[in-house]
Amino acid sequence: MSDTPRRDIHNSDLPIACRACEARHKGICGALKPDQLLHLAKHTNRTNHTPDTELLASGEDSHHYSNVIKGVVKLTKLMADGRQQIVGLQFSPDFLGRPFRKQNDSYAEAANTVQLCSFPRNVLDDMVKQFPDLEHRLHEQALKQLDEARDLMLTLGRKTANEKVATFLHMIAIHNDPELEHDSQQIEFELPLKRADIADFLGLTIETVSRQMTKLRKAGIIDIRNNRTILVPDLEALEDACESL
Amino acid sequence: MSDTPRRDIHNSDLPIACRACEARHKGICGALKPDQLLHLAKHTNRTNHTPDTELLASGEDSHHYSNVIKGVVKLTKLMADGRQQIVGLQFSPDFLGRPFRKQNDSYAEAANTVQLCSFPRNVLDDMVKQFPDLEHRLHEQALKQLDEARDLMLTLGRKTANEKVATFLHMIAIHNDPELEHDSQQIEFELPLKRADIADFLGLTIETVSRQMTKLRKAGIIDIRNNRTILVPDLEALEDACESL
DNA sequence: CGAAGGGTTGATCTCTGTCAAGTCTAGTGG
DNA sequence: CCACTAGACTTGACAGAGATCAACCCTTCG
Repeated sequence: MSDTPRRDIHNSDLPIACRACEARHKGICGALKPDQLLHLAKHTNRTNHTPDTELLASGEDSHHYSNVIKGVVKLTKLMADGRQQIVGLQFSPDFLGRPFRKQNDSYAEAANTVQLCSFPRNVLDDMVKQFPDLEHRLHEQALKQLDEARDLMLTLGRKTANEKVATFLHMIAIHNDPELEHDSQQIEFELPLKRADIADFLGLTIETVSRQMTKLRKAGIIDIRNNRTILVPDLEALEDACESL
Repeated sequence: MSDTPRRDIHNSDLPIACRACEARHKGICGALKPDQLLHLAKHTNRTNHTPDTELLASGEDSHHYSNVIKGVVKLTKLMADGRQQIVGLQFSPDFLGRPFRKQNDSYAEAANTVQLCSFPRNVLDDMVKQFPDLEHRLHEQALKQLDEARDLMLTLGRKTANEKVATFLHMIAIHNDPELEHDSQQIEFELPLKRADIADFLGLTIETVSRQMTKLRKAGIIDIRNNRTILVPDLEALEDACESL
């Protein structure tokens, strides 16, 4: 083992933290070759955050980007009088930050226990200029988030409270297990958000969220194991509830 | 005048349609050098569309992208039972289409009289692979639309009907004249959307939009010259109305 | 002139927000 | 081990913002 970089870089030469990292494959780091990853890894550091910790301030300059390693991050907008709206949720290999602009117009908060892998703005900005593949990945991320945002807009503008809650539960369900077979098998999952966050995500109040959850429970569409654990006996029934006039 | 291409290409050698085109500077074509533009221009054609014409279908494969040259395009999502939500408005030099995916999950419709400059998918896709600058432009477009989508999400989820309508009018006002001085001067503008579209944009009904417009009129915040023409005597007053509990 | 499309206004209903009380659980300290 | 507290969640009673239903006006166009 020498500490001078070698020409032929094997997988074992990847930074330790990167080896088992999801962002390494599906996230933006998937665009990087081992030596580029090594370069970036020199400047990264992992951080853990408890629920409701601020991760990215709105308005002020932000000096770093991050990958979401574990947990769920909520992107929130708020109004002067305290009303607030969650405009996006970021899951595991998602990229956190607004490229090409120092200021964010929403702020990021940990929804549950979150682990980030952060790196300085300028390091990534420089790499983006050099490696078109990296920009392509970021572009794909932006488009994915745009698609999600527009789905949520339909939910916010046109769905009833009941449909909103069903839509949210469905989103979390398929996110937890995207591979799941669609032959009506049951699934159980943890809610990464508490009721207040769900309300801010769906443009409702806590009380209405609670009421619609019990309504879905009484209709047999979900089973509430405990406040944060939901069991869906029949996914199709839940899907129907997302758009049932 | 020869019709063989020359080596040194002056501005006058640009495709005629491109010379006065806004997309040439602020739009995605701004990333292209004259010869690249010439290549693209070989495959473009301009089309005019009357209000409520479908420009881009949802679900089916789409074979072309476009730049919006004139008019306003609405991106709409609709539910099985007919409820619909406008998830985005595209103005003059905006790019229309979903890169890297054949299918759109929303469809595009002309809001007023629209002129497009369209080109085949594969021509642009090939150029994107060759010219990183072009992808950068598209990326910026996507991020801009994401910012706009998130602004609208706050409006949809948390604002009152009155604030929603004020927010919409304000958006159109500053869009029509982004240079306007903020010293309370009055501005007049045309609404590119009819009431039904405004309702679909804001997640309201036609009736509520109408009521809130007259409410704003009676409050002296706007003057309705005719159905489609609005005069704002004091822009700050309108801004206040966008977030007045 | 009549019809159609776009817009306004009124009366009424209903969904969701507001206010308030109460339950459940986890955590703390005696 | 138990009492106490705080936070998250639920449930109920009530009110209000916006939807619905319906009538009507205005302009345009054949």
